[in-house]
Amino acid sequence: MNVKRATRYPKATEHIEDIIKFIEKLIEKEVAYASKNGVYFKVSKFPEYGKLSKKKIDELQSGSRIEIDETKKNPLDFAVWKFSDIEPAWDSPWGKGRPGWHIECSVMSIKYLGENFDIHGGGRDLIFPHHENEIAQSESCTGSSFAKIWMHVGMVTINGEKMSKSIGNVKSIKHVLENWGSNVIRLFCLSGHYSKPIDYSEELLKENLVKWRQAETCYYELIHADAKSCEKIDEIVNKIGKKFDNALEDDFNSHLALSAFFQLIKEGNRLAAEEKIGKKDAESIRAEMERMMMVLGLAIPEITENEKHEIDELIRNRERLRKEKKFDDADKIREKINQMNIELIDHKGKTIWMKKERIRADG
RNA sequence: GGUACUCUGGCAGAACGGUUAUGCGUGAGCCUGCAAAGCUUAUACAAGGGGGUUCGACUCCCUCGGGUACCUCCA
Repeated sequence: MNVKRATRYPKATEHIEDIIKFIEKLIEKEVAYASKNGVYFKVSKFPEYGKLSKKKIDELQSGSRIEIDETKKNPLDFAVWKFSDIEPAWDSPWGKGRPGWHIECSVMSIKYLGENFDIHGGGRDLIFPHHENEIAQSESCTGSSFAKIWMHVGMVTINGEKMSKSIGNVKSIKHVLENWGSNVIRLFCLSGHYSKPIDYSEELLKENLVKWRQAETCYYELIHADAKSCEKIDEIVNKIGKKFDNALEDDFNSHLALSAFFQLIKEGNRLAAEEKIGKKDAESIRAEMERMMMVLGLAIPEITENEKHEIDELIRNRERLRKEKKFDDADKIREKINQMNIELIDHKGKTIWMKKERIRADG
């Protein structure tokens, strides 16, 4: 998917000791207590509880419908350590068991990012209780504020419903990736704001494939550009680039950024169609285009020198045949080239080619 | 039931209180040996309903309604 690796991939199971230390600290501060079933965090000791999800403590209590665990002092209290003999389980000063669901996130993020860090991400559905509880236990433990900014992403839905295993409407990434490729998926995901839900549909994927083809076309048009006349392109490129940056800086307005990206592509294709683009201009557009693609995680498929030579050779043959009006033979060559996933673009005086990403669903 | 988010033209999706978003789609044209791709151009009553505030509201307030998500130990 062209996703960059993170610096670290910590695992909860490798941090049991840290977790235990963290809990000890909580108990020391008397914000957590051990009971029959586990160690619990005392929500009443954290007055700001509910600040993230904008819930009120008293409303929560009245809304609780699930059976109450009598061993807790307050129904809202949540586990930081849960007793269990079933493996996997670890020994702790309070008894054998395993960490509560929220604790390892607090422990590991504080360990690697510090007591206060900038951005905490996660799905919208985790705001409550998970993130709320993370805040409570972390801030209680460190005494300082946890994440500065919370970025919550919207769910992927299908037919307006959340994709979930229980409904059985899941499309695996592998499946979609094999059918559509990473670029199309990325365009699709970026077409909406990250915080809003996005509805999966083949039609939308298809729409984004069309757009991706435009980008590919533009890219190769620029590579092959060699017209003489020039327009003042730098100014336009800069303007679009700025629009792109501004959009992203404004809370990742990716759709707006994409519209700038496609504006650039349109510009490139337009000039190419009018054969008004010189090498130098093409370079400056291409540089900006590549910059944007890097930011967006898009990538034009690579092409080898060998492939290039082969294609050039085939095109030369085809040109000859076309001049001789042997169109049937020329079309055969075109067909052959197409099978290599190369598409020919006939211009007035010349034929150029572009490599297309292979998209299985594009049948 | 509670809370949050959301409701924009056929579809997707932006925007400062006052200007055409943009893209896809669709129609027409250009280019081409034919295609494909690309380009040009045209196309939308747009604002969930109803009230208000305002000289003016998609943008602010109220209200009603629809949708989605979450509502305590599975990570």
